[in-house]
Amino acid sequence: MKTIDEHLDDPAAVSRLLRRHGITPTRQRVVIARAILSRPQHLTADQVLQLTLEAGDRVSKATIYNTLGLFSRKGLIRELTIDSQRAFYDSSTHPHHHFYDPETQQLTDVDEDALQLRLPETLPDGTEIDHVDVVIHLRPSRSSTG
Amino acid sequence: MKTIDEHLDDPAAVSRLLRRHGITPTRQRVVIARAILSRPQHLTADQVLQLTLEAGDRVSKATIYNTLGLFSRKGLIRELTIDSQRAFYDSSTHPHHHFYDPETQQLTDVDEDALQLRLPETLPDGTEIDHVDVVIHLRPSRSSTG
DNA sequence: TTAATTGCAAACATTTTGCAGGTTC
DNA sequence: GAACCTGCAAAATGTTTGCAATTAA
Repeated sequence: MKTIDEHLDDPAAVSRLLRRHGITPTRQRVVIARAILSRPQHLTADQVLQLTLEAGDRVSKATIYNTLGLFSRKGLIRELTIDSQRAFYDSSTHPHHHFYDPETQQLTDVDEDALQLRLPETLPDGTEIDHVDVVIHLRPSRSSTG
Repeated sequence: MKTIDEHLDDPAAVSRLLRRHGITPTRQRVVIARAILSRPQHLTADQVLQLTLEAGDRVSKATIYNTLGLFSRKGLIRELTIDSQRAFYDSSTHPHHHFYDPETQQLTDVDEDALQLRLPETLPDGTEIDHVDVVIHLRPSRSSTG
């Protein structure tokens, strides 16, 4: 659905991308989409706000939050729950898992082939699987400096 | 380390349990420990507060939060990050994974044998695995009523 | 009796909401 | 021009902190 090779420098292309996801393009939404989708990354709402400011485009905090929620619902990005305190937004929407280093608060993708998961066949009644999150929480290794 | 068969009705036994985990027993801590450890369950801080109130023991909200944090650090309970908005505390500390139903906000344990996980051999430099959380997010099944 | 713990209220951080004004199609 | 979107400020969580009073050893 999402075309990665789209020229994100071109606002018209970003508008088309949004439209293809059922999102009405507005100046703010294009700014936010360009900030997030420019490369594979994991960002908090506040980091997205900073990126838009650095790009010279003012977007209010409320619009950042509302837009990130909209993009997630529409499948343009993925909301990750790793830290109780803040949400992360992932510009990669294909199924994949994460390392989390609480020291640096950095998220890293786990290589697709490196992790194998066999899911339960039996689920609670009346439910099906929406998605699965695997988070490998890291700590400094005993032998490492620190 | 944690003895499950301990008589949690007996405050003296709970005090011993706390001490064994390096926690100085106080009235409030015993009240909170009894509320959580009485059975396998997943509770939010607010639910723990309700339980202590129902038991007729007043504990302040600040003490609930501080004590849940202390118990987690000492390995008496486990803090789970499932929902960005609130933390869950699990009375079972052995490694196991969870189903999460966002409709009901209910957590359920995944049967140990039902899920198989092969972890990556290569980790980011200078780190080792602290723990792994697998959360299977559910949704109502298409065929179900609702 | 000394150090640790508690309760309260205030502070904090993140996210949501109400509404007036502005934008899109 | 009708419906939708934005910005601001205020509200709504959930959680932490400062400090005086209380409790544990």
